[in-house]
Parts: sequence; structure tokens; C-alpha cells
Amino acid sequence: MAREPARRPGRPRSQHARQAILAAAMELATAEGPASLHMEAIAKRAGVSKETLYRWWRSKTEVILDAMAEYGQQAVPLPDTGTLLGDLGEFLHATADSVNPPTASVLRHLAAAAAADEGQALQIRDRFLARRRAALGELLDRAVARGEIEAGHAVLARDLIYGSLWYRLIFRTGPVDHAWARDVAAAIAARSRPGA
Amino acid sequence: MAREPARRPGRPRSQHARQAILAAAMELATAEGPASLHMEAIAKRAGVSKETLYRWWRSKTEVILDAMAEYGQQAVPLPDTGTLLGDLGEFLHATADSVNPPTASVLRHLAAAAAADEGQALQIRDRFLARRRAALGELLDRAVARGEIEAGHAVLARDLIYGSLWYRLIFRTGPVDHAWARDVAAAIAARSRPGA
Amino acid sequence: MAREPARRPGRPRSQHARQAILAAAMELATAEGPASLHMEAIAKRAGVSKETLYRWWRSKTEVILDAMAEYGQQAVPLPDTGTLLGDLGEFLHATADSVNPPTASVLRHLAAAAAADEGQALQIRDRFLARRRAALGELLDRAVARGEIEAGHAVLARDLIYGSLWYRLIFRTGPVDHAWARDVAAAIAARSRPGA
Amino acid sequence: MAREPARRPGRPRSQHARQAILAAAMELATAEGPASLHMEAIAKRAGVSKETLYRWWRSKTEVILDAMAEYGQQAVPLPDTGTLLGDLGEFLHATADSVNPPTASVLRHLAAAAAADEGQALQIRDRFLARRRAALGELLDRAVARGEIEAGHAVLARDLIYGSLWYRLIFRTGPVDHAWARDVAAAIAARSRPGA
DNA sequence: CGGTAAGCGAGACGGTACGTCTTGTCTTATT
DNA sequence: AATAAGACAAGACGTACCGTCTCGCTTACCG
Repeated sequence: MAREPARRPGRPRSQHARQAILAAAMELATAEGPASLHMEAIAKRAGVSKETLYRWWRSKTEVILDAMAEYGQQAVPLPDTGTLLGDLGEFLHATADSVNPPTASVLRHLAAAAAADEGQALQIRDRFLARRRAALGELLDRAVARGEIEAGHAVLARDLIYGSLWYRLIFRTGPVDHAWARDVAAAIAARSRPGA
Repeated sequence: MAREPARRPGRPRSQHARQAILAAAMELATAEGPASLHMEAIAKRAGVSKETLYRWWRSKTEVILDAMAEYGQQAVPLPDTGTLLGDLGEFLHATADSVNPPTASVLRHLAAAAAADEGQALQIRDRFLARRRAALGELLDRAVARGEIEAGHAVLARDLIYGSLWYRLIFRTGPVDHAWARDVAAAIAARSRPGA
Repeated sequence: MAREPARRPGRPRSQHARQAILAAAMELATAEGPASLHMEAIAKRAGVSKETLYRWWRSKTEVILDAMAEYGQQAVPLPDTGTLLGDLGEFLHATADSVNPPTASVLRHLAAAAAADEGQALQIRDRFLARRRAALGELLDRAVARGEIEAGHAVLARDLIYGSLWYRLIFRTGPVDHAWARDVAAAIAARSRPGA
Repeated sequence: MAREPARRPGRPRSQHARQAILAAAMELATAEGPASLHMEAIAKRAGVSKETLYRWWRSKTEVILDAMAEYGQQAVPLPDTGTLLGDLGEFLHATADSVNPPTASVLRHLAAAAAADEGQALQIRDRFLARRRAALGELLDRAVARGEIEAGHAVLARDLIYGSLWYRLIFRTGPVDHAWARDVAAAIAARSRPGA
């Protein structure tokens, strides 16, 4: 028996406005200066009133998070090659691919918001990072199950891997490319006991 | 014959103002909200005019960098235990100690600035991160020299180690404490060939 | 032959909503700040949707005018003492009584609306002021008929009398009380030729 | 010994900005709709930041009052014809002349502000009306001194005279023209005892 | 007694002014 | 020349009210 969504009274929320806002946010986040991403600019570009914007999102971080959930759906696939090195290699390869310049721009916005405000940090951690950490966790858990690495190492590995990614993104200490993916995979998987 | 530094004409720069500004910046960076750190607030708390502030520093990031150079001189010592695991363990132990709450607050300011603006990212990387990366590099180079790890791994290790530190700081995915220091040291040194 | 009002199809207008709106408008007009009287506030207090409000009244001035017609029916009686001084004295005495603080608040709302917008000024003049001007005109016309004053003076007298009332109301140059009523009556009637 | 105005430290207030603001306010008050006179519009037209506007004036009423003090200096002269009728006639004649359409527009702004807010009413009364009331009071006092009218009547007369002016302005019950001036002068002076 | 049509509540929407805030520059007199 | 004091232009902030709109529900009548 289908449970209809219990239509609330009043004018329904405009999906058109919602889409326009998320699209505008992505465009602005991607665009030139990071200072060009204001609530006011989002509203203007989306052809929407500030009232509507603030009604549904309290901060630009929330808008970006929703926009990433909507548009950044480049689901990194979960490889299953049978070895941690193989799995990690493929996973990070795809991850590096997904960090193209526009996306990198958006990610830096998120990092800036997280660094500046604990509340937003938690939002970003739980609504954005969590999914990716979970995917990576899956690979590592399999390796643990196979006896390739220890459980404790698996937990830390996520911070090491994603940490190096964000570190390079934020401080420009190096590119997040295929070389990065290969080397990180090797470094993490090196602990494995191939013969075990 | 000593050549005095060619005393420039006019009123000399006030060292008192400089000190007051750096101190005010540290206090504000440490204090409550991250929003309380403005150029205006720094000037007010230092009892200095904004003019003076802008004359010598172009952004609050520069002020913070100078302030860290002045006050954050808790030089992490370079241990020499003979093994990478030992060296890393001590080094990261001391590093974790230096990331106390007030310092963490300042570091997050820097991360926010770096994420928001490429120019400031480069400044921070070259004026602040570089020194710490160099210290860590020293340890790793010694390990390379001893044949404990390969040179390529040593380069990446810095991003893995500091990446995990900043990642936890920014996104609050976990504490930067002694457990972190021990685990990271173990993870990085694990690749070493003890018997080699 | 009574012509019934040709009952229109559809749901008839809610008299309950109408009453609630007018009552809410009076309460708000009377209440604390003059800024508390918005269409939105009226709708909220009346438990009515803005749609309903705007369907029947185009502006808050129209609402107030209707509310005054409904509630402000403290009809100032038309005295007939035989002399202009006597008539005016009684009339203005009653008028002053009717200008109690809550009413004064409503009147100031009307004045503000009239001053700010010509269209509303005309509405207020024709729907609100006209009745009172007519009542006063009646007294004066009688005096003209008795030869106490000239016709030209009678016309101007209405502006002088009501002008002084509104002037005091708006600019707080003095109270609208019994002393005002007595003095104005005396000043206007002074021109009369008692013996004529 | 001249006491110099004790130059305050810091950048002196920009007289250019002040003039531009007052001029912009007059132009906007005069212009089309009364809704076009906002703080934001004044700032924009004056080429001034809102900050500057709010630094020196808390409300648009204060701006208008200053603008009228600056530009509306059409000093109505104090005639001295020897009789109240003569004096009043000339004074009100000049007064009616000064109430040209642009000025009328500004006056209605003041009336709307006064009616809507007691604080502003008092400001307007004391900073704007007072001067004109004083001028009129002078004429009437002379008439009292000559025995033409009684002192009590003189006080009320100001409310009657200016009241009828504002009443006509606000509610559009009639023009403020030479006929008005003549009739009001006659009505007020009629009480006088010419032979006394 | 079921269809038709307007009224109504709820509340989202685009628009726009509000008054505040921070930025980075400037203009003074003083040191 | 550097300073303090502080005014200035610029423009984003988040809030509030405006008047309009789009729903689903209600309340009458009329056939």
C-alpha cells in the first residue's frame, strides 16, 4: 500500500527555484574568484529572491552541499580486484579524475567553510565526507578481512589518504593526479603481507 | 668600518605598534569566534590605527604568519634515535603537543585563508608549512640514507603525515593527539626494512 | 419591490473573516508602535490569509477606513442651542471627547497615509473626513441662516477647526481637549454679530 | 580672543558629501512618488555610501529637516503694517507663495513622518515648525500689544492658521493660495477691535 | 444529491529597503 | 616619514514586509 507523501497545505515549494539555486551555486563556486560566491550573487544569478534562498538554506555551505549532492554524483566505483593494492589503485585513480579544476574549486570552498566554522565543519564531515570515507572504508575492510592489513591501520588509512588529498588541494603542495593515486595506493598497501 | 643601515629619514617604524599588532592578532585568533579576527578588531585591540596595520601587512593572513613566526616558536626538536620509527614517533609526539587548542585555532585560520585564496595558500605554504616540512624531511632523508625507506616514499610521506593532521584539524574527523602520533609513525615506518 | 442582491454563485464571503480583520486592524492601530500595523500583521492577528485580506482591501488605509466605519461610530451629536457659540461649544466638546488616545492613534495612521499618498488622501477625505465636515457644516449653515456669520467664513471655518485638531494630533503642539474645544468655539463664533 | 573650534583629530567630515546628500534628498522628496525617497536612494543619488548617510543622520526625516534648513531658506518676511489684518495678510500671502508644489511635496513627507512616529513629530515640531510659529507669534504679539486681540486668542490662532494650511496640504481639501491667505487673515483678524 | 464555482487557509515566491558590518583607502594634524 | 584618528565608498549581510501566486479544502447554490 503506497503511502502518499501527505501533501502539506500551502503553495508547494518551487522545484524550479531549487534547481536554479543549486545550478547558480555550482557555477559561481566554479567561476573566477572564490569571493564571487555570496548568497546575494547566488540569488541574483538564480533569478530568485534572497528570501527564498534563506528560507531553505541557512548558509552558502548548505547550498554547496546540496548542489554537490545533486550535481557531483560522479560516483566513484567500488573496485574489487582481490588485492588492496589493486582496489586502492583503481579507487584513487578514479578519485583523482573526479578532482578536476571546477570540482577542486568547490572542494576548496568547503574546506574554507569547515576551517572557519566548527558547525559547518561537522555538516560537511557528516553530509559530504562521510560517503567517500565509507566507500574507502569498504575497500579497507575487505583488506582487513583478507588479512592484508590490521584493523587499526585501516581506520587511520582513511585520514592519511584523504588528508593528503585535501592537503594538496588546500595548500597547493602538489597535484592530485594519477601519480598521486599510484603512490598513495602503494604507500598504504605496502604494509600488507602479500603472502599472508 | 661598520656601515650603519642607512637610517632613513622621517619617523622610524614603531616597534611597539608592531608587537601590539602581532599580540592582538594571536589573542583574537585564539579567542572565541573565528569571525572576531578582523583587521579592524586587530587594530582596535592593538590600540593602533588601521592605516598602520595596512601599511605593513596587506592581509590578516600576513599578520598571522608574522605572529606565528614571533610567538609560535615552539621549535619541534629533531630527534635522532637511529630508526625512522623512533625518530618519527618522537617528532610527531612533540608535534601533537604543539597543536593545543589555541594553536589549533590559529592553524584553522590559516587553512581557511589558504583554501579561499591561492595567493595566500602559496604564502602560507612557503612561509609557514615549508619549515615544518623541512624538519620532517630531514628525518625521512636520514631514513632514506639508512636504506629504511625509498626516496619516493619519503616525499609522499610528508603529505600523508601533515595531510592527516590538517584533515583532522579542519574537518574534526578526530583528535591530533599522542595516539595519532604513534599510529602515524607506525604506518609510515612500517614500510621500512628493519633488517636491511 | 425589494430587489434581492442577486446572490452570486460560489461560496459567499465570510463575515467572520471580515469582522476579525477589522477588529485586528483596530487593535493593531491602537497598539504600541505604529509600525506594528502591516497587512501581514493584520492577517496574522485575524487568523486570516493574506490572500483574503488583499482580495477585499487593497491597502491598510482601506481596512482602517472600514474599521472606523464599523467601530468608530461614536456619532458626534448635532446640538441645536440656538447660537453658533453654543452649538460649536457642544459639538467640539463631544469631538474632543471622541479623540481619546486609541482613536488618536488611528487618526494619525490616516494622516500618515494621506500625507504619503494622494490617492489615499482622497479616499480618506471623501470616505472619512466628509461626514464630520458635513456635520460641522450643518451647524455653520444654521449660523449663516441666522445671520451670525457669513457664508464664506463658514466654509473656511471647517478647515480652521479641523485643521487645528489634526495639527495638534500630528505635530503634538497641544492637546485636543475641552479647553481646545472652548477656545476654538469662541474664536470661530467671535465673528458673529450677536445682535444681528 | 577668538576661540578656535578645537579641530577634532582624524579626517574631517566631507562637506561635499553633506551637500550632495542634502541636495539628493531635496530632489527625491520633490520628485515623483513619495516612495522614491529612501535612505538607499539618497545615498545612491548623492554618490555616497550608506555608511556615511547613517553616520550623520539616523532617519530620512533628519535629512529632510537639514535639507530644508539649508535650501528652504525662503525667509518669510515679518511685515509691519500697523494692523493685524495687514500684517497677517502679507505674511500669509508670502507663506502661500512659499508652498509651491515641490515644497508641498517635502512638507507632506514631514507630515507623514510626524504622524507615523512621535519622536520624529517632536523633532519636526521643534526644529522646523517652531521657527515659523515664532514668526507668526511675533505678528500676533504685536497685535496683542496694540490691544487688537487677546493674548489667549493669539496662542490658539497659530494652530488655527497653520492647522488649516497643513490640513489642506495633507487631505487635499483645498489649495493653499492667495485666497486662502486673505480669508484666513480676515477670519483671524476679525476678532480684533479696530477702534480699540 | 452531485456538480460547479467562488472563498479561504496556508505559505512559497520575486522584489526591494532596511540598518549593520567589514574592507581597504583617504585625509587631517601630530610626533 | 610614520602615526592616531576617523571619515569615506563599496558592497554583502540577514531580516522584514510587500503584493502575487499556487495549492487543496470548504461552503454555498443550483440543476
